[in-house]
Amino acid sequence: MRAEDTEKLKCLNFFRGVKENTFRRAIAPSFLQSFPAGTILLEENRPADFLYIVLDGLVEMSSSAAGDETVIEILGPVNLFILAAVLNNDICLQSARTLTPARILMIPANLIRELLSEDHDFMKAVVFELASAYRRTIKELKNQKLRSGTERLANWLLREERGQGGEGRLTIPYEKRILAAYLGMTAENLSRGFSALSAHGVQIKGLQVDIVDIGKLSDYARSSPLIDDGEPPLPRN
Amino acid sequence: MRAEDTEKLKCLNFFRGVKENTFRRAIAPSFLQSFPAGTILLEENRPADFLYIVLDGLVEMSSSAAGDETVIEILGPVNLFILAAVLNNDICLQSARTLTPARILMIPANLIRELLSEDHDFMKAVVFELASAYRRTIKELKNQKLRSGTERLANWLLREERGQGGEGRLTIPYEKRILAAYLGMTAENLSRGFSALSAHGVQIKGLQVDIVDIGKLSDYARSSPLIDDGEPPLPRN
DNA sequence: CGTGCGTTTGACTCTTGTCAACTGCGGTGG
DNA sequence: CCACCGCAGTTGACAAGAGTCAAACGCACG
Repeated sequence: MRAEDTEKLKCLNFFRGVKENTFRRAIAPSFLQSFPAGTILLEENRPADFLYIVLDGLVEMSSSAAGDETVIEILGPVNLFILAAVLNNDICLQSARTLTPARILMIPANLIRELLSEDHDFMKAVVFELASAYRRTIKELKNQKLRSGTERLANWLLREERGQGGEGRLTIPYEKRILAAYLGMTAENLSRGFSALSAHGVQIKGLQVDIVDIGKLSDYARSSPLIDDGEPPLPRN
Repeated sequence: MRAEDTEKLKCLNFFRGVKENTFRRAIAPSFLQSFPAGTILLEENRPADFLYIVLDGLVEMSSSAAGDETVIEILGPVNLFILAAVLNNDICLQSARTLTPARILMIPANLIRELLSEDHDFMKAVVFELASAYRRTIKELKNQKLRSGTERLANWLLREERGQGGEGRLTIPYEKRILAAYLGMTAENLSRGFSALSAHGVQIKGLQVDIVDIGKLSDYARSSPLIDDGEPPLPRN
């Protein structure tokens, strides 16, 4: 593991304020692996044997039922996943797949549970990590229940624009079909959504999106701190 | 506070295994209040000054944006709410309103945060409470994104039937308009959903629902442990 | 017995999903 | 070097699901 990686890890809420010893014990027996794009890291309905931390690349969390599939979340560095399943020693509710080449740290689940009991500060960090993950998910639920597909797209664009420097343009960091699944719509509808937003200050060319009139788009999107925002925007890949 | 109430509280995961002293310190300065039906306990976007625990009655957690309103969750005894906002010392993402007369324990938020640092076992209990709340919410998100309104209704009926004794019938514990909002549909569509389910073994008369052919309904509902279930069914009011 | 409100029903509209054909770009191989 | 292929994305026509509006129903309450 590189020094730069340990730096990254210590930026996580998850490791905020934990004892140096706990940190080292967590890292020591863990695997740092590089995966090509498209690798399935884990499948829903399987036991959670590791806690995963994304150091580089993008990971898609998805779920399927009755033939349909949806994307729950897309994680960039530095984020962790299936923490709740690890703590409950339960099965995963989501599948994970790399969207780009990715470097991922895998910490054995039972080690996490051990350290939890031993280091009070670590447990505290876990509490805050879980609490914010919970709030993020509640927001996403509201996003789905209270807005139309095109509205979700508009708000996603605004968030992404901010995360990519706030200069009025952004690059969609993965295939549009995946963005569509994440937003809870079909690829066809996403395409129509972009057409509809051209009347609200959005121009698109391939994966390149220009927000020519951010005020107009904001008016349409009606963002709310009770639904959007809340977490730091996804860093660029 | 009655002895029966302290018994109830100790059944919560939230208080599982905590020191007797912590428990008493949490209860001592807290308010146990009775509210009539329809009382607004808190509104979204307000700071979370108390942790709420439902001892009797039903509480609706809802949220609105741009004139639309949706129901996120409906809680019976013994459940707690806005734990995540209390821990993060942040604003509420949901409003809370009693659906029936209710008895509710209110614990000051700063007291919760204090006890968290002092009692390791209490923190552990909080971790598990948060982890399961998180998983519940992920399941609800999947429920919304992967199923149609009528499918959500079918699965809700199956869960509710189990929670009410598993004898093939159930009583809807609140107004249908509220059930509709919880399921993410309009009251009109809920009504049509019930009509549609009459072809799948469901008969309804007012708030009384008879599941005459549970096999048929299950076939239609296609329940999955990765979406449904997971938590104990809502106790009867 | 009348009133009020939640619910139901019907007709209609709008949104979203589905299916199929077409476009355009990138990569392969002749 | 260029033709061809594959596949993501787009577009159009259609179907299905869900929301809207208005009227009628029915149960509870005064």
